[in-house]
Amino acid sequence: MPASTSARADPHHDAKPRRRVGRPAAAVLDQAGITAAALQLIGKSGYDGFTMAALARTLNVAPSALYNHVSSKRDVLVLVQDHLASLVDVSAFEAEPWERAVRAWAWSYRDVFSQHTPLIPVIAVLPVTDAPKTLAMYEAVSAGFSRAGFPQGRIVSAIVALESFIFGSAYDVTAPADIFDSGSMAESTPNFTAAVQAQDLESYGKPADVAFNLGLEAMIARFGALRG
Amino acid sequence: MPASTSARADPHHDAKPRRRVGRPAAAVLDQAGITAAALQLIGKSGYDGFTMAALARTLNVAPSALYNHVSSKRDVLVLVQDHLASLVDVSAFEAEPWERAVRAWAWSYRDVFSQHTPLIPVIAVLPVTDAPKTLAMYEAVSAGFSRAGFPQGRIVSAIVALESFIFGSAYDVTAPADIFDSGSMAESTPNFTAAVQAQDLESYGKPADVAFNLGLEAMIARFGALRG
DNA sequence: ACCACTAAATGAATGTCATTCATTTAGGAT
DNA sequence: ATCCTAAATGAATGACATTCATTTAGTGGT
Repeated sequence: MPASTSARADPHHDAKPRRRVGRPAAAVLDQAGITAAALQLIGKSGYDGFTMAALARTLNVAPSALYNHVSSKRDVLVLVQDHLASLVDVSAFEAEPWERAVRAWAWSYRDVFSQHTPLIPVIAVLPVTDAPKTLAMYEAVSAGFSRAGFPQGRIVSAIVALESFIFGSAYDVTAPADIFDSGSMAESTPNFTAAVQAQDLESYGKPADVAFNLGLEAMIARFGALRG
Repeated sequence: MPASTSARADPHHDAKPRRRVGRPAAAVLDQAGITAAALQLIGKSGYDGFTMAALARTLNVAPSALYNHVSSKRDVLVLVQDHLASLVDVSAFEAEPWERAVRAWAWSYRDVFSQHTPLIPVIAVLPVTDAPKTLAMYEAVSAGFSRAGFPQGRIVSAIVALESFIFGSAYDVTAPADIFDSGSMAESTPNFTAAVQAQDLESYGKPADVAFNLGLEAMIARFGALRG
């Protein structure tokens, strides 16, 4: 058998980075493609499996090629986070009364980011300038608050308070079910242990949802009273 | 000059790991010491400078020695987080009415962890069994809720809601002041831009504090109404 | 006293990453 | 034609966390 001239040495998986050195005729990468691939990779492998090398592999590219389009891994995370912001449903602010709109937005926001909690530390300190779709979300929400007669000077504070609650609650969704099981220390924490048991008996739905509902309705009720 | 027999070769800094191989007469490390050193290191160098090697250096020990007492870096973070929980002020639950107690606890809790936001992802999914001091905090808080006539089945949900809000708000404290500066995109986001400006004019105190106060008072007011 | 066991150190790998750099190539502008 | 810049490759680099073999010191049992 003659050594094959065109076959790859390792026919294990297809789509290996078979591209010769130098600038290709048409660009392979751009930020949109990187974002989409990152999102898909995160969906398949989670944030643990999300490495620059793995991302490059799914794009059929050398890792270093990514750095022609983003300046760091954090940059990729910012792109992903901004894309996710566009998945948050703000449509209710144009069609429904304020209370219902806030409720729909908040649940949607929490649901989107509960699948992406590793992004929360990134979002929380990210200037809105770097995240246009996130900024668009804020615009839709503040327009809704404004239209509902919310006092101008408190709109941002109210949104920040809601958002803080949403981010914190997103973590809860991912927490293990038995996180409050006090185990062998139950005797030394009678009040807490009793409260945990009472909750298990009395509440319907997932605990994270019950808590989110409780806090959200509290904020909606009080904030609603601020409207002129 | 004879070659000195006891002087170290490199007199650059003192306290290098000059200890001969093998088990020392008295143990050098324990979890309490590791926790204290970690806390001090984090205070000095932040979470970026917090590496196992750096921690070992401050303890005058080889990095691998740490693994005789903790099983991972995450383990160290759990120890630190649990220590911080003991710094949260729950004393008001024994001396003050419910509303004031919740208020004092929540502000204290936020202030402690706003300096340690990288721990939040760790805490949020940590079983209480692994964090005895955190469990003690929950016990004090739920005892306070119980004593105040809060319905048993909702105590945990209420605490979780408050805690979620607290964690999210802890991030806000660390956010840059101009995080909401929409910059060149201001024209396309008139409502949000106006709201940001109105806030700057009208509100006193740090924005993060104003937002935290707003959300916290909303929860206290509504939750207070649940008491029997 | 002796011996086996376990605990607690050291120091030398290991392997995984993100990131950088030199090099190569393509296409557009002067 | 020539130059410049953009976009690839592939080969370092440098941090890290973590593991392993080895050494030494007490301890409990015989």
